[in-house]
Amino acid sequence: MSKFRETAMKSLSGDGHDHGSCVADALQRAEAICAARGVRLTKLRRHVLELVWESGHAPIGAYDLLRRLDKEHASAVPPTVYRALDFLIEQGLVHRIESLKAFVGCASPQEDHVGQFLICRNCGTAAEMNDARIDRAINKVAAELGFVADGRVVEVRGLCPSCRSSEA
Amino acid sequence: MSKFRETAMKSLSGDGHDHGSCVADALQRAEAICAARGVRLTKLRRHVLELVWESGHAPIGAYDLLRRLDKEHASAVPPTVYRALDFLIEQGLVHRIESLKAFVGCASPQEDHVGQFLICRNCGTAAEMNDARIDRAINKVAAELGFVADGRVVEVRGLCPSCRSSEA
DNA sequence: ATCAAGATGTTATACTATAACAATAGATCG
DNA sequence: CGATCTATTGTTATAGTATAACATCTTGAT
Repeated sequence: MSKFRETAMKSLSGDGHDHGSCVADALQRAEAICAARGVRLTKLRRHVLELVWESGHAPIGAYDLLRRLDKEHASAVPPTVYRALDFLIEQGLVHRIESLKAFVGCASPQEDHVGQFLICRNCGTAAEMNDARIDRAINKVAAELGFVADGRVVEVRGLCPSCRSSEA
Repeated sequence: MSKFRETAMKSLSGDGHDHGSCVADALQRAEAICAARGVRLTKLRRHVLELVWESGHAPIGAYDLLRRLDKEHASAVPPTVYRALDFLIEQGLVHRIESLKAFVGCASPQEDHVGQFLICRNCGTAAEMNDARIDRAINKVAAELGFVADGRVVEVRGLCPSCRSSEA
């Protein structure tokens, strides 16, 4: 498996990883993190997180989540899903991909990280880089301009290894 | 003036630059670029570009542009401004700031660049970095993962020098 | 059991963006 | 010059994203 897929998956439906356990792992990690922090991963929030992960490793829109959610949750409306997403983002369990208006599960919610993504324009998979070199380069340039950075959006669009080979 | 402001302005209302001529310069450059390319910077497109620049160096939303536009353009509706913005973005004269859903004039429309921004969360000013070191760092990490990058969104939120000193 | 805080339900609406087709204006060629 | 073709703009309608505001319910603490 390519490093890209590994990075996207960190454990690993598409090209062969056991996405079921991938989802299960993410949920278990989330449980642990929320328990440790004394915040409540309620049934609803857990369900939304599960749906985010079940999208594969491709970001999913809030209204897509909503359509899937209300199959088992009749009262679901936009604020239902947005509130859950707000919580999940605040806890670092989910990231919003600005350039896609969509949400994706965080690959490493315990680590300090800033959300740097490689997004394949063919298959939609988003891999989280969180590479310190990129962060350092950004901080350096910002510092040269006297700017104090406290939030970053790094989203790179392109072709992932497997889509590249199947296209060529 | 700080390097940040200089970078934001490149010629140079807020802390002293002649924003009028800043706008005028941008429009003149745009005229020249469009003429050279054989594309039409129509009255409408030019007006939208002017409004973008008149926002200072802070990104402005499409509907804000619309409200300003229809003071002198009675028939303006959303598609009017979105189409003009599409053209301007395509020509590299305007960038969309994904994290703000807003648009800003490009500081250096002739140069090859990719749109890296420092955005002050206090005053809203966006400075375009376009620093090759950041780009190289991103390409390097992407390459290590076998990913071919063809589009980048780099938006850094924080405090610009002058807002930092007036806050502290 | 009561109470306070947090979480969810509910309704309505704001904001962002585009589809689809009609009308008009500019360029090009005979 | 006028026909014609294409790009641009006009117009109407609607899709898609996100939040405000207030009501109700659940949970956990005392």
